[in-house]
Amino acid sequence: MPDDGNDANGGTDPLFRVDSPIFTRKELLEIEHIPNEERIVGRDEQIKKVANALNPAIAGGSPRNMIVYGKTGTGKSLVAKHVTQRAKRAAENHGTTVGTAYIDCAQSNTETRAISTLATQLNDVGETEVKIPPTGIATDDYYARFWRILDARFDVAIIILDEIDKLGNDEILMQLSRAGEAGKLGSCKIGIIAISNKISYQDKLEQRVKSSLQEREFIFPPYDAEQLRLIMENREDAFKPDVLTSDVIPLSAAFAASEHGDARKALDILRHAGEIAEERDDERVREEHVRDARSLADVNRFRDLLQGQPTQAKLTVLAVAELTAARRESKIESNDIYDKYCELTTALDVNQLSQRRVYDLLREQAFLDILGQEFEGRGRARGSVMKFYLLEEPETVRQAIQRDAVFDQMNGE
DNA sequence: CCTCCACCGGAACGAGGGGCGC
DNA sequence: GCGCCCCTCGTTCCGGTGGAGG
Repeated sequence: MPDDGNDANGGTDPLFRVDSPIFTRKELLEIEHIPNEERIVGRDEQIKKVANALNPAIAGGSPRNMIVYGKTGTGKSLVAKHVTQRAKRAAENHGTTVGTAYIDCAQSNTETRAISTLATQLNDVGETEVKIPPTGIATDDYYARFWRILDARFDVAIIILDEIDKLGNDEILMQLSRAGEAGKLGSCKIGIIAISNKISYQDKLEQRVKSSLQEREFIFPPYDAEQLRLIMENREDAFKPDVLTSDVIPLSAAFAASEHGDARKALDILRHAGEIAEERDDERVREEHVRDARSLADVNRFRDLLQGQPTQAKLTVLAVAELTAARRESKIESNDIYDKYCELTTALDVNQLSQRRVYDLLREQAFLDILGQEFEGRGRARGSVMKFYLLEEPETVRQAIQRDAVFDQMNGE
């Protein structure tokens, strides 16, 4: 992309510009960007452990299954992808063919979708003559085709299941971990890397799957401020030289470290700071930009979370927001939320759902970290109540929610 | 001590919608 | 086009639980 500034014969309109005064390679600040190995910071030990578990695969043996825990932005996916790629290359030098697949269970969130995307990723129609329709066939059929593909193409398959707690049921784990013993597979071996950001996930696992997944269990700790600083410095060439003032990176690191040690957040703050500087026609990124970027990052994150939610789910969250604004107590009993919810639905003239359903919606919002959840009492007895609360300011929540078309008439009032 | 009663949460079920293979 | 398959949203029903109140 040529960027000679306001070159007239390029038809450049000064209102729009291709060249940025701040960024050179902005894509380096995307979390999806996989840095090459010398840029992976502070995860040496984790890389070694994962590699160790995969080691048997190099010579064509069974890799150990593992489950990786850690909060968002602690490098779980990064390390998993990185090590599997290296394992694949190392195996090739030994004449072993290794297939690798990565699925995000938040997107492929049912058994059928997950196995379907797995099969598609590892397939090569020219080689196997197996067709994988994206949908429409029975789940068993997907499995059957999947096993055929594996045996036809690979000695070992390493499968990364990211955000595995978002998966509806464990059946696919069961199938994958038992494929060899059940005689579904001939020669191919399977290794599973399961990734979850909720440690409580293991409680939900069925015993039969648990034993095979927990062969290896790793916990990724949050990054400390020093490591976050290094991560950002490694990607500093996303910016033009000398654009960052000296306190920008340390301050971003300190902000991100004070929350969860989340590298994604750190990079978001840094990127937003650059964008804010750009908008304000500043030549350099300064401390004040970082401070503004921090709150912007929070609001954006919450808006993104709510974006995909159906209207009914937003209504339940709105009910919590209204009650929080009206009371002192921030933790609201599920019954009160339902009453408020009913008020809202009649006021807006939308369909009113049953209490049972609303309760499920609330729990789902809590699972997605849109709401907080707290159980009071013991068992399921009378007197024990489930309470929900906001994780943001009521006003932020209201604004984010009222983008839904249904709420237009509310703004008219 | 016993019996309600209110609440959580699992499960079964169905409607409506969409896709594939033959 | 028909029969089969899957997904999402929702409802109804009910078992377990343990504090309140006789």
